[in-house]
Amino acid sequence: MLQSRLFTKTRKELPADEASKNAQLLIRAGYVHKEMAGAYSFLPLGLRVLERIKGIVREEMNGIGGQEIIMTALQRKELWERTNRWDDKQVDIWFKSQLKSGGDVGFGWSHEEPITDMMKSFIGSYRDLPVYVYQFQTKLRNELRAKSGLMRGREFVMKDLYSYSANEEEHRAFYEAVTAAYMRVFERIGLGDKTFFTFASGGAFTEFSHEFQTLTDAGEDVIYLHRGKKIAVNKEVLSEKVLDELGLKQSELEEVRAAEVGNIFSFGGKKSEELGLMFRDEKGEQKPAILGSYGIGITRAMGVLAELFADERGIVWPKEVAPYDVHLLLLPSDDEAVEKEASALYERLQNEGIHVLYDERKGVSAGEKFADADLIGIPVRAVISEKSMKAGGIEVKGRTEEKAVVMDAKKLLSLLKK
RNA sequence: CGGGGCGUAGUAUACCGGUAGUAUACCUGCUUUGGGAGCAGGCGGACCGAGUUCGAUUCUCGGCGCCCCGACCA
Repeated sequence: MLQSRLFTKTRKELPADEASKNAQLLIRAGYVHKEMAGAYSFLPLGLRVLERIKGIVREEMNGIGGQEIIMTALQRKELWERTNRWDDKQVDIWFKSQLKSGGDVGFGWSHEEPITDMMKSFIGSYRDLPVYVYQFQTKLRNELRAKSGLMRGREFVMKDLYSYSANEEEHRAFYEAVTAAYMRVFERIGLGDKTFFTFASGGAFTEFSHEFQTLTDAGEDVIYLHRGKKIAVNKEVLSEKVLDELGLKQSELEEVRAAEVGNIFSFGGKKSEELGLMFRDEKGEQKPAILGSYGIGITRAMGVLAELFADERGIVWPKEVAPYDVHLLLLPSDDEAVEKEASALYERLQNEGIHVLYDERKGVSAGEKFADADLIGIPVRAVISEKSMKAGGIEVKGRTEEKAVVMDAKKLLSLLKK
């Protein structure tokens, strides 16, 4: 991508209407645009990060047998009435509207009800089970108070996966497979070290649930962490009974703030019964499918990444989610050979399948290009200038490194392909 | 929803009961060119409504919006 064609601009000033670090950085660097409180548009750079996170999640979901779909955002009142979740007294974050032709519609804040209803069209026998379906969806939640930038929005992207199993064993096996896949996801996007499997409340509709909590002061949860065992207990459910069951001692636990980046629930057969998702087992008996529901907050994960991976100069994206592999900077020069060299390298890297943001902007000082590169936070910076050419190559520097190393294109390529 | 703070140019800010200054961004020209360059010129602004007042961007009330703390977070 030629940076001169990138319509977004970086900003020096902090936005006055944002206090959270993630929103400040992402706005200053041109990743997102705030539309209103709790609603952010994703700009070209931001979209690339989002798509990379989604790509990793997609691979892991497909890897455990998930099939991707997209449900509608519009939802029928009737389905949610059947499970007693339409009433604002039960669920207070509904966005609702009326059809011109009459009747109410809801905007999806979750999709258990419609997807379970839909699956009735496809599940009738134990032979049809298990089924694992997932989607990346924009969820709409009428939060009383949106806050912390991308961390708690009224509109956000979530990956939600639903499992339909014939019996508890089958369900439990998949639940564990999801747990492992989720840890791989967080590992791959760079949050592995700081993300912990956490015991939590299932709320009003499920008995138990687990969360994936990433340690950050920007999070809104307090968890009690056992670092040795790499597990935690959400403050919500902390009790002697729970600790006993988990074999944990209060004295070994650390109280820390964390952000919930993922959660997994077991609904049992209750929701299937309420919505009529029944199947015949081997003996011809009618049974409700066992439902599991598994979420990853895609946009929230992006916010957490910006919170965690940044320094005083800007963002420091983990390699796997960075919008580009390398930021190529052409510094100002009167010598045409310098630009030729840089453009040739740009072509060459692209031909090798490397994703390059090429800052070939004219009339932009070296200092400004450096500052922009630091703010945008692409992991590797490659500089071509009169000076680098005299030194015999390209000045290459990792985002967090202080000093650049001069190397030739071949070496740069092998470094980027690692 | 309770409490607190704040709405001035694209952005960030200042002052003021007598129509607003600065920085940055943007446009023009010249000079610069390795860590957000310099000079000169230019464009551009008081959230909405009501009230008080000779006069309101400024004071009062209401609305709307944004941020923070708390509550909530299936």
